[in-house]
Amino acid sequence: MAYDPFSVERKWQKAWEEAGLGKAEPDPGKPKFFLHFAYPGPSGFFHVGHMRGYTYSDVIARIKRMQGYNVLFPVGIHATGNPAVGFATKVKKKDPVMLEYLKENGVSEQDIQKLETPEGVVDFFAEEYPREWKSFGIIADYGRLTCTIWPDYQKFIEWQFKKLNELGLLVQKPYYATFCVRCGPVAVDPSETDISKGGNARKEEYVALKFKLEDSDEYLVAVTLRPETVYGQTNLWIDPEGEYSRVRVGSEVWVVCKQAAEKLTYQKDDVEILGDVDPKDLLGKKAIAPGIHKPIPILPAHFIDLEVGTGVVTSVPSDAPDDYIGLRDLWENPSELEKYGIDPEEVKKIKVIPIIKTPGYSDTPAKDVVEELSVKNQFDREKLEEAKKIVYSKGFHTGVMNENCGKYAGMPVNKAKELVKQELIESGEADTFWDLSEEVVCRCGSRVVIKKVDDQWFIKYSDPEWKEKSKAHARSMRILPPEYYESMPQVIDWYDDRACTRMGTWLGTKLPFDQKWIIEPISDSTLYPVMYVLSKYTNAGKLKPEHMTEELLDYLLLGKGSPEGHGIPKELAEEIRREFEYWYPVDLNIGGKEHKTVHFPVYVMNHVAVLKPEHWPKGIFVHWWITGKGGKISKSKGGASTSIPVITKRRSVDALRLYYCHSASPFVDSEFDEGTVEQYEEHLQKFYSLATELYSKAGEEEKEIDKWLESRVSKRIADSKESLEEYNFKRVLDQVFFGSMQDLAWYQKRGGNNKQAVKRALEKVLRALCPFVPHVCEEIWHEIGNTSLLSAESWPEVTQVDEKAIAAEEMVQNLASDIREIIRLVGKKPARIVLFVAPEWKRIALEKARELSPKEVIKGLMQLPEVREKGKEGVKYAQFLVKHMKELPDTVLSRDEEKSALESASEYLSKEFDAEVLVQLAEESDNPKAGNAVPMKPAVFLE
RNA sequence: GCGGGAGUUGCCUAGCCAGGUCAUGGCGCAGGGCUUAGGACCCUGUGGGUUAGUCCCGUCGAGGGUUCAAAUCCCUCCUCCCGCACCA
Repeated sequence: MAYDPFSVERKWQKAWEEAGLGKAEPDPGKPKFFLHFAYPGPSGFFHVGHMRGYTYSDVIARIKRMQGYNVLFPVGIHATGNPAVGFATKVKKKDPVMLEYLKENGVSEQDIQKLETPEGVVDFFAEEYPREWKSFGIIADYGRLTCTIWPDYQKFIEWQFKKLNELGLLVQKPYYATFCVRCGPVAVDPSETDISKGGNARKEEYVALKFKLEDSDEYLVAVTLRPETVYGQTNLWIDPEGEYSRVRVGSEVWVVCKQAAEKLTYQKDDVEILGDVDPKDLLGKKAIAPGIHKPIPILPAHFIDLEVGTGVVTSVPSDAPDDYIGLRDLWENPSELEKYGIDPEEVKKIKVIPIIKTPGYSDTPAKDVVEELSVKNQFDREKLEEAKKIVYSKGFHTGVMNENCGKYAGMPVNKAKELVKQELIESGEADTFWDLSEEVVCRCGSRVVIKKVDDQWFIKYSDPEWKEKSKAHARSMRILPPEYYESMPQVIDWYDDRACTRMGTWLGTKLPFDQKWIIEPISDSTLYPVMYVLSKYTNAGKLKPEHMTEELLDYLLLGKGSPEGHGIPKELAEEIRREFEYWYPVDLNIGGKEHKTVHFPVYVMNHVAVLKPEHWPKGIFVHWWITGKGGKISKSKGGASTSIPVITKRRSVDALRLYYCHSASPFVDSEFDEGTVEQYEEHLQKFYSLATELYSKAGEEEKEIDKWLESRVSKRIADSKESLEEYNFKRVLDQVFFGSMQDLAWYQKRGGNNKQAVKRALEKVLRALCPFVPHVCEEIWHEIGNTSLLSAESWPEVTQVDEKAIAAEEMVQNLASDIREIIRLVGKKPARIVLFVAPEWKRIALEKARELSPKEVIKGLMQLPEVREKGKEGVKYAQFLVKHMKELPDTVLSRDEEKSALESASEYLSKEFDAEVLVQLAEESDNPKAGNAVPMKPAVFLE
């Protein structure tokens, strides 16, 4: 009978829910296990990538549950931040890709309307996500669902920030934020929720070099990321077609491009735009270069990007391809200079000043690379970009400052950079300037700039004492994979203060003591497993947001103060406190690799800061991604075909779960391949039919092989124990799923036919397999006559394993393959197969050899009378043993046991090879092949 | 740059931390079985050689080294991927 996963899966999901298997209540009599995954934000339907981690979580939860733990496995929604806002905006704008996506996932017209507001999006997915989890067979405590923008959660976040503040871990200081000149703060990130252009822009801190004009007190200001190259400056570049402004910055007057002038007003304190400057009036004049204190000429160039920087560029032709090519263009085409009344002869006199010695290049690498790539002129942008990359990375990493660099001569470039920067700023010859690496435009169409915010709130992750405590705790945690365990202390070290609030429009909790700020999404998701204890009470209406005062939460979470006087019954407060102490700490937090430097470090640190040591987390499990073709799965790249509501209509959930657990290690990225899922589906079909048919057709007949079956599957389960503890699901499944399937097939092939034996073996396998592919296991469990829910049953007990029976069957299997090999080589079908059982003395020798080191074997064996009396034959066998030391069988049967095992297998062999099978003792035959017999590997003679 | 990950046989993947019994499993391909046929399924093979099986040679990005023994440990190099913060 064929197995229909779709109806079966729904049936059992319903049964599990009705039985309340996921509902977690404290039970002091049972050990507890608290695990959760990094909760998702409402950015769309789940796709096959999300479900990887959720499946692992469920597998672990199920295993722990079956192993007798009281498991708390709750779920939540991370609604804070941009995603819901961005989602709603697209729906409201009737973005065609979005509407198509919603339709493909089966959203009704009516529901689409609800998705036009961020709150609507959150509400929708707060219902949708649990549905999708359930459709994947995930047994969680859905009654504890929490959401980061619900009032109870917000109360909890307020509490957390009050605690951080009390501990002195919140600080205010200036910050350079991305800012739309019209709408205020915006997020610049690849999702481009707030912006319409420039999602990949990076915020960079430049050094602004000040060049005093020779004939005035004003400064031309150029920005650079390579301040150490000031020693090679030969001239300044400005764009003759650009618009420039005079700007008063404090007591100085700067000349920069118009765009930069505006930017300055946002990031410097005392700035005033004074008026326009015609660049043509500046061309040909000279200005004093900082660092080298020499006048250099101002020349025209056409490669300047006025959107980035100040529109003024200092020229270092030795190490900047743009600058070199700019000069070369002027040398070759003096008419450009005459246009602006500049004497070409003056420009011809400019000499490139070598400043950096880079291995593999001359002292003017820019020239080398420009010529190597044969860059035509300054408009050859593509090649120039490449040249820039080569020169910069080589120069920066391997270069050394040369004798033209004053006191920095001999210093590696990467070291000189910081020192030169400091010196220039301290002497007042330079300043800092923040800019975005490319143009960024807000959704409203206005420009996005960097604005200095004076009172930005930070979480002080730089605090050394906090770091040390966190690192020490991280070392005591169980963190998988091991490489991440090793790097966690480094990651914590690398962590700097994190801006934890923002202004502007997105979802989140207001900072309790400074209401103009909204707490940022990563920062409100650090201590949140606590909410999974409280949400049981808030969702039931027993604990209301207004009860969740600082004092009550202090009592519940820190044990401070009294259970009384909080507006809820004392008994309830005590109950919640007890429940918190029961479940906490978190045993395992599961998340994707993107959280290695995002969520997990702050998760550890916030627990360490706020909660008592006995409540600090114990484990982290990081898994890698399921990727689409050529990278991350996204909605725009045909994401709908891999979204969960769609794919579960087509593929069985167990097959997908098996795919996650078996196709690759959790610790590598894996490209999603539906064909492979289909294969797994077929394996499951096969498993189902093999198991059910074997059971339904079996009779009462008892055979040797019955004992073998139960032993064999028990051994598999026992052998996979270690892999299970390491969450190496692939290895577990190799044994328990694929291995057991082979065993069942072998049992059938060998004529096994006993209902009770099949049932006993199957039950063991199903118990061990249920966490991975629960639906099909549950179905078979009932088909073989059980009425309980398998998912609520216990992990299989491993009965004693009959090693001899296992060894005997392995011998038969190997023998069959040997016979096959010989037939292949001979090329003809035998009528008769004679098997010779190795004599007892070879067994004695083998056991003895096992105890000896390879060098002693021959000598040691020849001391045995049983071997010595065999003469040459004995030596030959001893040599054989030496050679095969590593592959000797673990279990060796006696001669008679082996003979009887072969005899009982002769019926099978005879059928398999369509030949008469005869078993003889080697010593009783004078057939020349008989001498080849070794224990557990009979000699074979075909005729 | 800083931090992290990875290069395996036609393809995907396992093995690497704890060196030897081992290049694993799947896909694809080939042969056979079953079938009216096709598919599915089952068996066998799939680097090369091989005298009837325990054999020989080759192979885990490249090159060195350690070792009786290296995909695995060490060094150098090459290539690819990811994150770098108010973004989940």
